[in-house]
Amino acid sequence: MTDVARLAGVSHQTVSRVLNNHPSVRPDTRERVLRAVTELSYRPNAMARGLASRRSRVLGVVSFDTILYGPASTLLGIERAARRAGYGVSIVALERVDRAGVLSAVDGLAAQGVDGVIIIAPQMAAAAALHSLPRGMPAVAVETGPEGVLPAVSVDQAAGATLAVRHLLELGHTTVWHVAGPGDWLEARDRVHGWRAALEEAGAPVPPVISGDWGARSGFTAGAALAGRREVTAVFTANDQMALGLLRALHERGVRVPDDISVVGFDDIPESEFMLPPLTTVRQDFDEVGRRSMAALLRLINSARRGGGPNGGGSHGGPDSRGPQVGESSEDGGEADEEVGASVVPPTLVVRRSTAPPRA
Amino acid sequence: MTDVARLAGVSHQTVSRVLNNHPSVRPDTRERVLRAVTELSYRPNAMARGLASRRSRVLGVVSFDTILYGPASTLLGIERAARRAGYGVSIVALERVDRAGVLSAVDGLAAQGVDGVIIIAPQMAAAAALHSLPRGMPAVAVETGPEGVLPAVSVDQAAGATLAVRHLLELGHTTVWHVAGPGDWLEARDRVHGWRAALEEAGAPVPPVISGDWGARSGFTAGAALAGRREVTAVFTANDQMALGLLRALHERGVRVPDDISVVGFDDIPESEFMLPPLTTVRQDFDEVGRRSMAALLRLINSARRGGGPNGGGSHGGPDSRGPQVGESSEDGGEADEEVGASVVPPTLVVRRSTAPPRA
DNA sequence: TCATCGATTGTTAGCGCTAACACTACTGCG
DNA sequence: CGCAGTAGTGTTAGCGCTAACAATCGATGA
Repeated sequence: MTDVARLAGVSHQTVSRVLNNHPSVRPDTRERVLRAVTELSYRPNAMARGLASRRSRVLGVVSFDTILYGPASTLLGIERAARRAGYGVSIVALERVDRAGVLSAVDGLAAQGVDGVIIIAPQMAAAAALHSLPRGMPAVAVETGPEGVLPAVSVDQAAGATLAVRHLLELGHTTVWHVAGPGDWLEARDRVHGWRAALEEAGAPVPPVISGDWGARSGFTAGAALAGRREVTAVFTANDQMALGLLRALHERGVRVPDDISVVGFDDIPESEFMLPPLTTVRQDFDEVGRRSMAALLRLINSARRGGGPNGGGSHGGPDSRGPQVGESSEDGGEADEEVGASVVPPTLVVRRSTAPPRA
Repeated sequence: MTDVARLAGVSHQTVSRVLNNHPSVRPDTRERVLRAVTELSYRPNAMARGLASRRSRVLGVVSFDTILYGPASTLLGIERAARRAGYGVSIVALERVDRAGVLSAVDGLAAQGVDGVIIIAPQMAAAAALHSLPRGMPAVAVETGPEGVLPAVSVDQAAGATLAVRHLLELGHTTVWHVAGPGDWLEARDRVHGWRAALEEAGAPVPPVISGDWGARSGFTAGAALAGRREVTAVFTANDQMALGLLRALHERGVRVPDDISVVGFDDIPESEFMLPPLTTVRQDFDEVGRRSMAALLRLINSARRGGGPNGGGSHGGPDSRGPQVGESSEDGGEADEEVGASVVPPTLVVRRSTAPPRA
C-alpha cells in the first residue's frame, strides 16, 4: 500500500480511503490512486484489513454432510446472496448433526474470524444447539422452525403441505394420505402439521401417517403398501424422492397415476418435471431464502457494530442493500413473530400431470 | 492474550507458544496457560494471527452453481479432508463457468486471504482458465483432466468407462451403445474415450455416440430412440440420471431390463441402488479425491512457504498430518505424470441387476 | 480583512498476534 | 571450576491496514 501511495503521490491513508470509497477524496486524486493500484496490481491484504477494522467480510454457513436437494440448494442460495453483498462464504459440513456438532462448527467458524453465521439446521437436534451459541456472534437460522432465539428464515412448510392437500381435495378426493419424512426433521413435522390441518379444516378424514426417510426406497415401500388399498386415491409425499419411489411401486403394480391414484411431492427437484407422469409438487424458493437470511444477517452484523443502529450504510462491496425485505410476509404464519424476527417464504404449487380427479 | 498471559503469570509470547504448541514450553507452564485460556474462554484472533504469520488456515474451493452429484460430492469430500487437516473452507459457486468466471472467483478468494485454492473445473471452458491463475497462489485442479499446469486430481473416467464396457462384453454382448454427457465436459469426453477404447480393444463394432446433457430427460430421449432397435442389447450411459431416464423409456415401451437390454450407469448416486432394476454403475470415490487434492494443496502451500521444502511440520490445528498419502497411487494412470504431478483415483464397478447376458 | 468552516489530506497509534532475538537458568563436559 | 550448549522464557519489532485526530487549503460571511 505504501508503494501505491508513493506512486500516486499521496499518503497511504488516502489510498485506504479510495479503497473503501470514502466520500471526501477529490475525484482526480481517486483516479490517480486507482491508476497506481492497477499499475502495481496491488491487492489489499484481507488479514490486515480485518485486523484493523474488525470485520472480515466473510460469513460462515453451517450445513451438513449430505447432498439432499433442500439443504444443498439453500447453501447455493446463500452463497449467491452473499457474493452479491460482497461477502465470502466459509462452510462447515457437519458429519453428525447434533448439539455438539453444531456448536463446534460455529466455534470453528468463529475462530476463522467470520463476521456472522447462518445455520442450516433442519433437524431437531441441531435446533437445540441454537440456544447455546457463543455470545456476540451474529447468527441466523435457516429452515429451523420458530425457535425464537435467533432470527429465522424458512419456507413455510405447513403452507406448502396445505397447498398440496387443498389441491387434491379440490379435485374431488375425499381425503389425502401422507408419506412423511423422518420424525426428527422439523420440515417433516411441519409438512405433517400442514397436511393434517388442511384435512381437518375441510372435514376430511385423517388417515394414519406413513413414515419415510426422504429416500426413494421408503417411498417405494409406502407405495407398495398403498397400492393394494382401493380407498386410497390421493397421496402427498413429503419430498420428491419418495414420490419417485412411490410412483415406481404403483406403476409396478399396475396402479395408474393419476387415473387411479393422484400423487403430489415436495421440493420440485429437477427430475420431477420429468417423472412418469410429470410430478405435481411444491416448489420452495431457496434463492429467496438465501437472500432473506443474508439480509437478516447483515442487519445483525451492522447493528452489532454500531451498537444497536438499525441498518448501517453499506460500504465497499454490495450494490444490493434492499432494505425492507424481511418481515414483509405479514399475512402468513399465525405464530406471533418472536422479537428476534422470523421470515417465512411462501412455497408455490407446481401442477403437473400426477394429479387428477378420482375415478368416478 | 495479554490477559491470559497475566493470569498465567507468563509473557504473551509464551501464551502464543502454547497455542501453537511450540516444543520448548515446560509442561507445567503449558498447563497453567491452558487453564488461563479456558478460564477466560479466550479465543485467538484469526486476523491477527494471519497477519503476523502470513497464513490463514483457510483454503478456497471454486465450484459451480449446481447440485450435480459429482461436483457436490467432491466439494463435500474436500471439506471433510480440509477440516481434518485443520483448514477452513471458503467456497465460490460460479454462475457461469468460463475463463473470466474462474479467474474472478480465484481473485475473490485471494482477496479473502486463502492459503490456496482447489478448483473443481470439469468443463473445458473452466480448464482454460487454469493457465492464467494469479502467480504465487497455490492451486490444485480437480476433475479437470491432464492440463499439466497445475497438480491435478481426478477420477479415472476412461478407466471407469472401460470397466463398464468390459463388464458388458464379458457378459456376451457384441457391442455397447453409449449415451454421452455434454461435449464441453471433460468427464463426458473421457468416458467416451474409455468406451470407444474398450470396444476397439475387443474388436467390437463402435456404434454412433448418442449425446445427452446429464439430465434424466436426455436419457429418456435416448431410450426412446434405442428401444425400437433389436440390435441394441447393451447401453452404457455417462451418468446415473440419464440411466434413470433411459430405464423409464425402455420400461414404458415394454423393453425389459436386463432381459432385453442391459444398462450401466456412472456415479452411483443414492437412487441407483434402488432403480428398477437396481442399476449396475461405476462408483467414484470422491472422498479419496478430496483427500488427495487436499494433500497436494498442502504440499504446495508448505513448499511455497519454505521455498521448496517438502513437507513442513503442522502446527496448531490438525492432529492429523498424514504425511505420505498422495502420490502413493504409483500403479495406475499410464499417462506420464506431468512434472507438476497428477493423481488419478481408480473408480470401481458396482454390479447390480440391470446387466445380464444378451438374449440367446 | 480576518475568523470560521468544510473539504481534503497527512500523521500517529494501534488492531492482536508471531518471529527473531536476547536473556536466564540450568546441564554436561573438559 | 569455567565454558559451551540447551531448554525455557521475556523483549522488541513489526505484519498491512484503518481509525482518530491534526493539519492544510480555499472559500465564505461578518
